[in-house]
Amino acid sequence: MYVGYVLDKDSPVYPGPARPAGLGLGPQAYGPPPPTSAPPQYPDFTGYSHVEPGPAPSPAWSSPFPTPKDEWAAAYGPGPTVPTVSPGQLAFGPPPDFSQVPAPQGPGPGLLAQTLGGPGAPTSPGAQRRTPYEWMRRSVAAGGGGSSSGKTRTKDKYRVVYTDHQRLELEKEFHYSRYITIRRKSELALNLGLTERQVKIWFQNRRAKERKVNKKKQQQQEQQQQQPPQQSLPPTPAGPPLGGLCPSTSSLLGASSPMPVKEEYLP
DNA sequence: TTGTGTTTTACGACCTCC
DNA sequence: GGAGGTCGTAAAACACAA
Repeated sequence: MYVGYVLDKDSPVYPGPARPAGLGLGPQAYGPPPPTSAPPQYPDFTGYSHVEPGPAPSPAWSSPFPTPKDEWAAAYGPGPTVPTVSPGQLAFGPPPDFSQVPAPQGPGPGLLAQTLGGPGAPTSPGAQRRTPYEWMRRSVAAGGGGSSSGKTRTKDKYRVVYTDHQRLELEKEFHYSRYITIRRKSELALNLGLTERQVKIWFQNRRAKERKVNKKKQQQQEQQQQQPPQQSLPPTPAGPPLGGLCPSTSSLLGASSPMPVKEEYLP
């Protein structure tokens, strides 16, 4: 779980809903930004800067993940002050931290190998393995391993290893919405040098991973509840178990039908 | 160095919805 | 019928202990 360390490691995957459930906005509502300076659609979601550039530190979402955000800042250097981008401008281009390297020609090697090797790289010699952002360094090595695009099972390379930038952006998008819209899928694929199919499969695998993690946690909690009380533990409140599924996640996973994805904002 | 376990891509089968 | 969902699985990539 390389990227997933950012979100999953020893903590609820999503300690809080990315958006309030009562917002009444499905993921499909996350469409292209309005062509003019319209008010932000999600004033509560200020950390995801690719929609609404603003003073919020970037990269990464802000509110539900204070620690990862801080560590990202340490890993990537101080959060880039988001440049003033016109709302209509596609804001998913490489953030300033990545602007020094050439745009990915596909999931090829070396994107983050250069970026992470830069001034903001976690180059601490005493860096422990299995840090929450181990994948950042690990993929650097993987990037040098000659991953290339367009390989399938029938070809000489079974699979490619996505670059850190690709995974970072995919994670950010996933955090915003578990289900990507067609439009956002196209944008992501274009900006990350992936195919739309790759983006779609990545989201499928990412959801599967989340379900797996949540199921594991749920089983652990059930086991703990079946254990005889060691001491006078406080009674577990009804509702979502502590440290378990966040409301948004549990509702997502428990519901038999996933969120419908509709392209309400397609031109 | 090597064996083992985990995570990450990628695919196929099957299902549902439009 | 096509697109996209879940589920299961294969295999590469990787971490880590012995």
